Amino acid sequence: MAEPTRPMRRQEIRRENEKTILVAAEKVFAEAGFGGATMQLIADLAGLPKANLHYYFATKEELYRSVVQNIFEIWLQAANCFDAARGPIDGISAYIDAKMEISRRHPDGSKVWASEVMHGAPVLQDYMESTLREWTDGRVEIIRRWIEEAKMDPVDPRHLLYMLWATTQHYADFGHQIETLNGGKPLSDRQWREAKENIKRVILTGIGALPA
Amino acid sequence: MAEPTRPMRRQEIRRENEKTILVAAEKVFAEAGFGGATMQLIADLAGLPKANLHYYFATKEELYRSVVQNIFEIWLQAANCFDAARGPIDGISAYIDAKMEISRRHPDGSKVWASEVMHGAPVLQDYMESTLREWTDGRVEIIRRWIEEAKMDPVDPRHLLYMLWATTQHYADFGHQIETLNGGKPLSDRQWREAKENIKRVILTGIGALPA
DNA sequence: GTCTATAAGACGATAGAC
DNA sequence: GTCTATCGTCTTATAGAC
Repeated sequence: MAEPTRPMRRQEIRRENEKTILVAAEKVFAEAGFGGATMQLIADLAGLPKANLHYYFATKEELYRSVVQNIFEIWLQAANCFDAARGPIDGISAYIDAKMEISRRHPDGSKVWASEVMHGAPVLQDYMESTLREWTDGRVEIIRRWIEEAKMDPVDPRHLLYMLWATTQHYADFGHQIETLNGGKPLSDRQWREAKENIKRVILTGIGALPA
Repeated sequence: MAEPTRPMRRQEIRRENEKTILVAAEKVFAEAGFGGATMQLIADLAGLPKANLHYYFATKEELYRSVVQNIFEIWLQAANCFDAARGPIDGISAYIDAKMEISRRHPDGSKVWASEVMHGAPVLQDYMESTLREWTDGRVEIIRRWIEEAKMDPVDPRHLLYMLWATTQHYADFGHQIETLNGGKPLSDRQWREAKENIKRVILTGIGALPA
């Protein structure tokens, strides 16, 4: 046991550097897209020589893949809000809150995800056909049950889910447009709260879960 | 008047070739993003030598700018549906129909627009700060009047507009995801109709314009 | 107005010293 | 594990014959 800390140090160095690179990569991919992003830009933002990126991630595509998979994990976590709920008011409120929090705290990740889907999901196609489809089918079943139990109006569950995804994701993907229309300033705490409340109120009222 | 048609021919050739190039460019920019698109890909799709593209559009950026401006024109046209309306049911229904028709018939344009905004609107920033802002402010006023006249509930007009943009645009930008969740098949006529009806019903009910 | 050939530069990736 | 120097390729853009 002469050098008990050495192997752990190495692991930690790797873990930390990978994290630094992934954070920088997410930002650059979000701002420039996959094609517009360069390893040099990512390296500069991470404060590392370009060759080090290739030491940790063999290719640009492998780095991009890691960024996208990270985001998918976060997305799935938020998706769980739906499960514990007893009805649409609980479930949909919690889901909107969670997704809006992602749009606010993780706008770069949201943009990379949007870009990936817009370009035909070259990396995520497998996940979309397995994990995402299963999750969606499960949530469609839950919504159907809510409708049967007369907890909400008979709204098509899939189009309702698309509406939830669209409205919440919009605040990240089109954040620049919203900021411009807000006089060039980011939304304040109060405005984010209002956004959430408006979405929840319109949708929950619209599906007949809240009294009009 | 020896050759009266010659100058007109030239104009027509130019107009037609520019159109061909713009159509191809929109598709390639939508599929690959600005950075991922190459003049070679666009030339191949247009069926022209690469050098011809540079004859009609000096640089890749100028070509991209033309594509984006075309889309903005279409977007503005749909926006007019709001004006002739006597109330939220007319106005918002017509606007949703128009925007959904754009998402369906012009998905590539929608994606280029989304990509442009996501990357900070490098080309459209001026338009967003002038034309888009004016349009938005005008529509906010209309919605405010509807609220005063008790034609709908007091919903924040801006967040309502964002909701309309988000839900309709989603069917173009995330069309690949929707298609995947639809068993790999594009939405049918009937499904598009259902999508429109769902959105209209949920939003119009949600803002208190339709009875719950 | 069309097209081939090519210049000039940027990019992803790697070799190899430390 | 870090970093400099560089290779080979791809891309934008242009020159110049037709």
